[in-house]
Formats: sequence, C-alpha cells, structure tokens
Amino acid sequence: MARVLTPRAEDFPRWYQDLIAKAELADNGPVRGTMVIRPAGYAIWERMQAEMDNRIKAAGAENAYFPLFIPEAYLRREAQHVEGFSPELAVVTHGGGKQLAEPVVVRPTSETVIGEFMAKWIDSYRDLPLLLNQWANVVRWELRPRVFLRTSEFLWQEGHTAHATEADARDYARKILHEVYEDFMVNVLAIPVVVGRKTARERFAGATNTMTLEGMMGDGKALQLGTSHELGQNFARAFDITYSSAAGGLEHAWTTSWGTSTRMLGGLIMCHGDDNGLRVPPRLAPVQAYVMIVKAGDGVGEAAAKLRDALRDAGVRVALDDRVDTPFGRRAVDAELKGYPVRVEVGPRDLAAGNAVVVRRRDGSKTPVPLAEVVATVQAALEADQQGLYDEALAAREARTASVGSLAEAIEAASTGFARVPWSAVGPAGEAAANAQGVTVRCLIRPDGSVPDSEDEPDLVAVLARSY
RNA sequence: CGGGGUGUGGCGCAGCUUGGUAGCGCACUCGCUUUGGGAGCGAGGGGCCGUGGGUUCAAAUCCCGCCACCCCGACCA
Repeated sequence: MARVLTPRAEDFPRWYQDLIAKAELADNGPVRGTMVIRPAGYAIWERMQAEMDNRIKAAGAENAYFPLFIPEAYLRREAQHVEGFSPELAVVTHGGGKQLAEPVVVRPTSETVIGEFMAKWIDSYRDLPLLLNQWANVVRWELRPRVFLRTSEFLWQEGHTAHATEADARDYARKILHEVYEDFMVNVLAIPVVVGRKTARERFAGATNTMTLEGMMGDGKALQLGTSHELGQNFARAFDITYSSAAGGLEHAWTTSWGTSTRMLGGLIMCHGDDNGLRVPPRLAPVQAYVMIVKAGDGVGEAAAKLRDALRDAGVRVALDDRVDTPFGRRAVDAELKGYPVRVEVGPRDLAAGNAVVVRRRDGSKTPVPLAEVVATVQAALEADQQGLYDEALAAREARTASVGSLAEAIEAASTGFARVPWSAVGPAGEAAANAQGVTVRCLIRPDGSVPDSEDEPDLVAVLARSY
C-alpha cells in the first residue's frame, strides 16, 4: 500500500528534494514558506506551462506583462479586494535608500494594475473583448504556508479579460474553466476535478462569481487547482474601464480573471506520487521514455541509440542514459524518483535475445520486448498509463466520496474525503458550522455535475471536504 | 494571535533524566574492488551543541530570559 502523501515535509520521502526544495534562506529567516524549484521539477512545470499556454491562446487570450510593484492606493479602489488581500500583502516601504512617500505592494494578484491599463486601452466596444494573460510570480504573505501548496511566493498564470456584456464575460469565464483548465487537468495532469461554483463565503475578493476546480489528494483532502472569476463591473467601476457602445452610450466593461499556479506541481505529487517517487502522466512528462544502457557490451550502445532515435522519430520525448560508469541501480532508482513513465532497458543479456525490457513506472511491470516492437509497445504503454493514472485517481476519489442527506453526516464524511449533500441541507448557516469544524464547502454543483449560475438554484449539491 | 513541539557537522538523529568539553546514519574527499536495482572495504575532512545570562571546579546536559523554526487552528491559487 502506497504511503499517503501530505504537504508536511516529513511525510514526503526524500525524493521530493530532487524536484522541489523548501527555500531555507538566512538560517530559516523571515522569508518563510517559499520554495525552490529544481531543474527536474522545473522541467515538469515548463511542460505544464506549455500545455496551458497553448490552451489559453486557443481560447483567444494573448500574453502580456505588467509590473511587480503596485501602488497601495490601487488596491484600495475596490473595497472588497483590499479587504481580502490586506492581511497578506508584502509592502515595500523603502527604495533607493530612502523611505517612499507612498508604499508599494508586491502584487498578490494583478486585477488592479491591469485594470488601470485596461482603462487606458479600451475606448470603444470595438476594443472588446480584451483578453490578456500573464505568466508571473506573485506574493501573498500567508499566515500559514504549506509546502508546495501555499507558498508565500508562487509562479502562476493570471488571465484578465474585459467584455462588453455580462453574458460575454460569463461565457468567457466558463470557457476558460472548462476548455482550458478542466481539459488540462483531466487530459494532461490526469487528475479528476470537481468543477463547481464557490459559495458567497468562499468567493474571491471583489468577484461576483468564483468558479473552481477541486482535486482530491491521496489523503482525501481537497485542493483547489484553479479558479475562474466573474468580476461583474466591480473593477471596471473602480478603475474606470469604460467604452462607447454601438448605441453611442458610455458603458462600464465586465471583467473576469482566472488563474492556475505551481500549486499544480504539488497536486501532481500528492495525487499520483507513491513510495518510489513521482509518477508523471505521459502527456505531461518532459521525458516520456528513458532508454537506459544497463551495462556496456558489444553493440549495446548502438542498439540503445537506435531505439532512442526510433522513439524520437515516432514523436516520443526520449532521453538516453549511457552513464555506464554509474551503477545501474542508482540510475534506475533515480528514473523512478523523477517519474519517467516508461524505461527501456538495454543490456548484453537482452540484446543477446534480441530484446529490450520495457518498464512501466505506473505499475512497475517489466516486459521483454523484441527490439523491432519497442516503439509500438512504448507508445501503447504511454497511452494506457495516461488513462490508467486518471482512472486510478478517479477510483480513489470515488471510494472516498459519500453522498449524504444531512449536514452532520456531511461533516462526518468529510473527515475522510468528499461529502455530497443537498445545498438546501447546509446553507450559509450550515456552512459556518462546518467551517467551525475544519470542513469547508468546496463548491456547489448541479445534480448533473454542471456549474450553477447561482447558489439559489434548486436541487444544488454541495461538496464538502477538508482542505489544506 | 491561541494551543503543542523542536533547536546538536550539509541532511536526519542519539546524547540531556543521573553535569566531566560530542557520537551515529546519510552525504562529502582519497584509494582499491565493484557496476543487470540506491555498492563493499580501508583511510580522511567537517560541529564555539540557536542565543544571552546564571549555578558549578566543570554545562549540549541544571535554572531564567530571548530568538527561530515546525505542527494544529484562523487567512488563501
């Protein structure tokens, strides 16, 4: 039975250090809860970025970049926004050796600066929609950081859009939610997600509607993996984002924002990792097939190189390990830690039989395969294991999900996983009661699993769980 | 901020109760042998025991203060 991973450093086997390290600065000084992403981990993040970026662009948004420092006054323009973020701001009071007249904050998110520029850039309905995205780091001085999942500084993408109508904004926020985020999480990360609407209590500071994608980690806790907000006209009013409509009137735009972060790296580890290290879904993996020369011998190097080339030509992301002076066990274990989906081992013994051994990370299976069939076998394994990881995670989630009828039962069930309970049996009062016991309403969904337009719709289902 | 805990080579720990100036595993360096699942043997290097004070002939160990970090809770991608 695989160990259940939680975001406590001591619960992570040593292997996570190969991917991500806690940033221990100045002898555990005041910059707490930050992390260092090592090359092996960053390679995975780069693949996440690439896959996400493709989807974001397919949804019509363009990348841009905005300042790291934001005048504190900007935040104050949206009352709920500043109230929500004030406690966790990093504030810069000095610059160039002098105290600043007005402090600036390190961005905790960029609605405000981007709103400022949207106001300058939008004049006419013809300028809409304005669809922007930025890849950047942000800082939130969290009261309680959690390794991997809630670090003070994190890398993310934040999308910000402005639309002429509420309906456009609504549709776009949902398009991102499903076509970008859900598609990526399900089909690339192989993590099943519950996609729903946040309650008013859980809503983003300044939003009129917050939607979320909730994954379940190995210990049954929920992790918000991404979010998409409708901001109504709140920020448009605060930053004067107006446009001339076709009818000639001056209207406030409707804006959205949406984000996903390096938290997904933590989610990946805790959803798919096992005692031997990470298991990276093939579609995400920077290295999908790792060809290893087990031991030097006649023709072994050539055979391995040929396999590497054949796999590469077949479109597989492949790396060759020919470090025969390093003990095989070390290299094999290292490949396991990093979660390469498939290893192709070639040594004198295999070659004598005309074979290579195909080892699958997902289940550890080892199969001798004739050299000529390696490419096809690897491709089939990658396909099967992408699906297999998703199916495993889904089965684990279902096994820890209970459908119940009352709040008390839901709180009880949430101690081990997700509880589905009629929202009518919970309500705002029940939500507060659940929170008092460490259980939150992760989101509201319709009986058919779709995302509600309002928390007042009849027959809504609330999903309750503990979270990090 | 409330509750609990911990600070000892780079990392993980023992030693503290019953004071006598530091030890183990991993990692590191060198040599030889190894290399088909995290190698073996031998030889080395590295620590003012978080910090300030007190008790004592003598403090990692006992007493007091301070600091930091971790865990549980409030905040959150």
